[in-house]
Amino acid sequence: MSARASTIVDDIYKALQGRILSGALPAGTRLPAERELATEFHTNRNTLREAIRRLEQDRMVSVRHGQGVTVCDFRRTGTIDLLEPFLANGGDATEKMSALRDLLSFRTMVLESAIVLAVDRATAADHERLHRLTRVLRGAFAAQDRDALAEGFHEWLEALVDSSHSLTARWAANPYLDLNRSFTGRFPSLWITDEAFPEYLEACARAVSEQNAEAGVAATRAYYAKIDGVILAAMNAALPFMVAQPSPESGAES
Amino acid sequence: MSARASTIVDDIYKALQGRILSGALPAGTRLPAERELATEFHTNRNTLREAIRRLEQDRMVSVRHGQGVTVCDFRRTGTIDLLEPFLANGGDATEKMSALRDLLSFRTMVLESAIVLAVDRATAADHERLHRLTRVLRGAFAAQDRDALAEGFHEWLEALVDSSHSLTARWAANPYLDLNRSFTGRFPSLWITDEAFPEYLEACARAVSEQNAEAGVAATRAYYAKIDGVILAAMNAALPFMVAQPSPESGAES
DNA sequence: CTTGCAAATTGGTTCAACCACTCTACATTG
DNA sequence: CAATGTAGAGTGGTTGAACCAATTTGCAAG
Repeated sequence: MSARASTIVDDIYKALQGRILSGALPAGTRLPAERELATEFHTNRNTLREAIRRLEQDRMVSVRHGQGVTVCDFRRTGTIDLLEPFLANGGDATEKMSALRDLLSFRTMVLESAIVLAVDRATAADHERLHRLTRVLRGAFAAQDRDALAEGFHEWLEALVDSSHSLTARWAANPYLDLNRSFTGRFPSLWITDEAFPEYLEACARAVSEQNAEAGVAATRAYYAKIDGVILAAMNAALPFMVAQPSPESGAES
Repeated sequence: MSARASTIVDDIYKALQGRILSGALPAGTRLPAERELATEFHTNRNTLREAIRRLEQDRMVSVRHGQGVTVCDFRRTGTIDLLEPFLANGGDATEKMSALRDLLSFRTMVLESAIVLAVDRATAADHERLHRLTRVLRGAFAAQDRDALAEGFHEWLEALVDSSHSLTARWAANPYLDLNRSFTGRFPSLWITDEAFPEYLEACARAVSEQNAEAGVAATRAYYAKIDGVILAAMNAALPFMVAQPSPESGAES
């Protein structure tokens, strides 16, 4: 279903992204000319350009006709999408943990907003879907089935966001849902560490059905206040292993 | 300073984006082959590919080797960055206004979060910067200088987000700051419609200095609760004029 | 009807050349 | 000598053609 073959563009993109996020290419640095970089990465200009344009769309570099490619200050210009690669490539562990801590609180806030909207707008079909997924997750939790929990929780979050019937909520939540999916893929055990998990899902689904926004927000806030400490501790231990392996074409041999 | 020359890639990107956002190319539609599209847009494959890859990075299309380019369901896969082009190209006015209404509440929430963090982490230099910008904006408000208000308010928001000393807050806020900048550029008069504006800035800067998170959040919530109605009314009137002019290479003549 | 292979279709990559924008250095001019 | 204009070098922007590789399609063999 997934398992996209990694392309040359992808490799170059990640290599350059890593150099920038790690600080090897600080803000303001001017990259070598496209022709030079293409040679360095053993490829041609068109392929290299695609990687550069991707960095440009991420606002990690700024490209100007006749003037070259300049590294941007990603700490100022980035978006949430940079968080995962930053955790993998960033330099200072303290900075990474701090970013992660704040991320968890933003994630909670976005979910709370989705709940508030869902309480008002969810349909009977949404209620049914949320409760069905909650039951499925209860079963997976009882069976300690990590894969089913990871996949099921993602579907549950999707259902919650869908219930808000809000384009904005969906679009605001997507970066956080992606991060959730990425993390559950790497550390599936995190989602069964706390016995409060099924209770939280139940309370949340019930709050939406009963149109009780305060209960849903309170349950969400309470659950994540409890679980985020566990997540941070696990991440603190896992961060050293999140380092992406360097691309084979790191251009060091010529 | 800005006024980037529009490139061919940019034109094609916007043309295809418009077709997708307007519903002319619904989700699941398969785009013509790259060679065909290049002909249609009177360009070559490499240039056209750059536009396609940009759409792919926006998750508006999905590209698979040997299989072609498929239009994604942007309502499900998009991010906040799509909101501005969606408002310009989207089909249903009701849906656009609804997205805009929710956007305003998410924007308020992100600002509240930034304030809460800033209250804990702002330095003396941050306090000074916020108060200085507040004074400048007071002057611009008194003079009814729309350009100075627009630019100054953006700087003020930047200062607030910087005061949070949080990578995550900065990255979470950036899409909303961009939207703010875009809208103030189009409708500068919106920011001087309410006399409460200078008071709000003052209250917010003071709350940060005095480490009174509740006061900052309350002021923000109150101000935007008051002003968002005005903004929505103005946008409702302006939406018909936000339609982007169609690209000259819309490929209708062959 | 099922299976397997070959052709057609499509995106992925490469190459070589030329166009257009920006900066720099130097010559010109006052 | 200072200001100015201009030519060149260096950079990204665009082009067209060719070939590689993944996928689908459809025909042929069993």
